[in-house]
Amino acid sequence: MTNKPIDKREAILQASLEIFAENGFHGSPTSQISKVANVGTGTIYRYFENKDALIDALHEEIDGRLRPAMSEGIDVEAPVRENVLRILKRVFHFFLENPHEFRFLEMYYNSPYGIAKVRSEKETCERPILQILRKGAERQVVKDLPDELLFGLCFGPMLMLTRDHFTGYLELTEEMIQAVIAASWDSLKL
Amino acid sequence: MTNKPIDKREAILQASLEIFAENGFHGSPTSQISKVANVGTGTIYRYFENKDALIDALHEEIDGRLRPAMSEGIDVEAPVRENVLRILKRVFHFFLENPHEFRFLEMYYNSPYGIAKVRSEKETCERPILQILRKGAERQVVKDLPDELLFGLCFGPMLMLTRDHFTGYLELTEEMIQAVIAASWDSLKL
DNA sequence: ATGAGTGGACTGAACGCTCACTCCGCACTG
DNA sequence: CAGTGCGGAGTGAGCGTTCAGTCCACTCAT
Repeated sequence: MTNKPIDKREAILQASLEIFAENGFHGSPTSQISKVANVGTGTIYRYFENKDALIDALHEEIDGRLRPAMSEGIDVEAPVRENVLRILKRVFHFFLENPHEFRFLEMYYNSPYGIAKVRSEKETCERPILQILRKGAERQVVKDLPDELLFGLCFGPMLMLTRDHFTGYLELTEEMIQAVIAASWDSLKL
Repeated sequence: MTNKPIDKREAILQASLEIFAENGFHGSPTSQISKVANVGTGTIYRYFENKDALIDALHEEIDGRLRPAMSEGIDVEAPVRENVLRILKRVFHFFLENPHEFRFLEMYYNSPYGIAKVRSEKETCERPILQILRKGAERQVVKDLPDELLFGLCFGPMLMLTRDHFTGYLELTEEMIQAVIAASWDSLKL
């Protein structure tokens, strides 16, 4: 409840994100969500079929904000290395500036909801980062490995360190972020 | 319930691991655990103060098996690179051969239980991998970065890809594992 | 301009259900 | 037959979900 939400649906999504990120799906009763959103408990069910649908809608909404944040600023003509570094930096900062979104996505993809989602979709393949990496492999700048491996090498360290950052295990500085990005590129390049 | 457990405590731990890994902490009622363990519901509370204590004990038990599996076979005199590759390979295989343990640990460290644990302990610092990496940094073989970053670079891709493997997003082969380990080393080395 | 009438968005107490946990009688051992 | 370890029906707290009732913006007859 940081600023006045325009409509109730928005208020519910905003409150949910906050509470889910801090207490997990099962630690966030609808009663609490409705209280934070300043609506009646029943109102949640006017906008979402049930709690699961609310969670899915929230995922959809966050994903819709993350995707453009990633791809924005890519230059198709620029060298592969430059594009990879740029995307990594963008995603890193998106998550560091949006802790709730990060925690939510982590929880989502670790729960039955997200696992089912990933299994059914597989549409992750069209993510721009993979097109860039594939181009790098063709040009013999990047290791010629399966898409999924390149993806893991690229984002694995970032995701792990971002999590550690939010759990308080370490405190990331701009310098450290740069070092991680550079090192991740070292693991990708031929 | 694969083989006859010696005592009830063991049976409960074994059943818990199986059910937690497959259904998550909240999807695993004590009634189901007791059924799989072939004990009464009340018996669980003879061995563990409550469900949280059971989860913590299970974590303790798994951690106790993972640690030696990691450090076993390290040669203090061997080159840094060789030791790092060896540890990575060991951990990779430990998780691939113990899916339940992997899923459990992932869930544990993503839940309030594990986060509190990590925050309070910090004893991860004495893990052998870090001593090896530190030695590598001194000898100018490995990048001179904070321990936590080296740790993230080393294990981030492995953890992410292992998860993807178990969720069915990809199927890891021995060849792919080797490639990931080699690439991870590239990100660590100077 | 006014006020009675109306529809539907909203509310939150109540419902039914699930779950962690308890407790007392039972069975087995020595 | 005493004592110890165990079982599982029972308990109550807390959850997601519902629905009867409230409220208010708007219409329209007067």
